[in-house]
Amino acid sequence: MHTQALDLRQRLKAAGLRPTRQRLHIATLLFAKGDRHLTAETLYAEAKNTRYPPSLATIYNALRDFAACGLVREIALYGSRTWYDTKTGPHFHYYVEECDDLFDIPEEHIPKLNVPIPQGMRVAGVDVIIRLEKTSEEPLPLAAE
Amino acid sequence: MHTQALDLRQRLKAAGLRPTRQRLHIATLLFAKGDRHLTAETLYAEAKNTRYPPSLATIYNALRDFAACGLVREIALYGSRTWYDTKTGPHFHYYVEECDDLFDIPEEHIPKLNVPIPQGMRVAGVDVIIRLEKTSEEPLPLAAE
DNA sequence: CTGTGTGCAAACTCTTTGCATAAGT
DNA sequence: ACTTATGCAAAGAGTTTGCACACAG
Repeated sequence: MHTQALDLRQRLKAAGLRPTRQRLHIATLLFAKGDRHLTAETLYAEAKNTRYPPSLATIYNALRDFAACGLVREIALYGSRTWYDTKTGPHFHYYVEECDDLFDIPEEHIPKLNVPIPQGMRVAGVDVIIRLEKTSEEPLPLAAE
Repeated sequence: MHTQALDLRQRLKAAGLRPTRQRLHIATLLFAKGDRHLTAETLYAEAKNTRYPPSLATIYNALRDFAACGLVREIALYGSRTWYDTKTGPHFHYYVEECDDLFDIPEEHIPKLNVPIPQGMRVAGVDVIIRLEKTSEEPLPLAAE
């Protein structure tokens, strides 16, 4: 745990955020499982299972601060909840409304967008959401249930 | 006004929505000015200047219903407000956070996205947002102010 | 007439904030 | 010590809903 904890401490410092107990805890939850998409509530639910769960407000604040520093990335999406992505590089998403599921478009299929940029502006980010719908009910793998 | 009013009545009917006084009023505001991007509050502000403004709740409900019927299109965006677009065909957007401004990417520059669609799914919609930032303050056209 | 839509206000969801306390440097 | 973050609860924005009344078919 130690090298990772140190690493997170460094990352927070480098981003200009004081590496507090709670922020380290939150960062650990965030980054321990590889790339993920989550909302504040999702993360709070996870944190609740740990020994010293941070408050919900602290999770909201931490995610906002992390996003402002580029440690995570906010995702443009329909609806009222804010989604965050621990993968910050350029990549796009599928979104399945029915299951409120968000997942990456595979790296090799990231389209190259080639649009003109208006005078005096620069691109701060690009979001692509492909909204999906199930065409039919799943062919239930197991009969019953 | 009459042919247009009749047209709207037909469009609502065709969409399966009862063409009530308020919905017709709202549809008129929506579609009278060509393609636009707006939120419920924007539209409510406009409606307030008219003789019989619908209530805010009715505007929210109408926009939600219109979107469900494909008369307008919901836009995926950061933040908590829902934006609607009266242009329903495929096209993408620039978004300038600083001025909360949303505008179309010109038709001829709409990129063709060519990504694989997972088994048993179909594309319900595609949203592309190019988030822009000003690189510098505007070179004020007129000296003073 | 019958059922759906409207208006209002209250409820709800998601997120931020104020203030006293705790913790980082 | 000094400053910034935390926790809680309360406020805030945006949106939806319950209920009585109005209106379209």
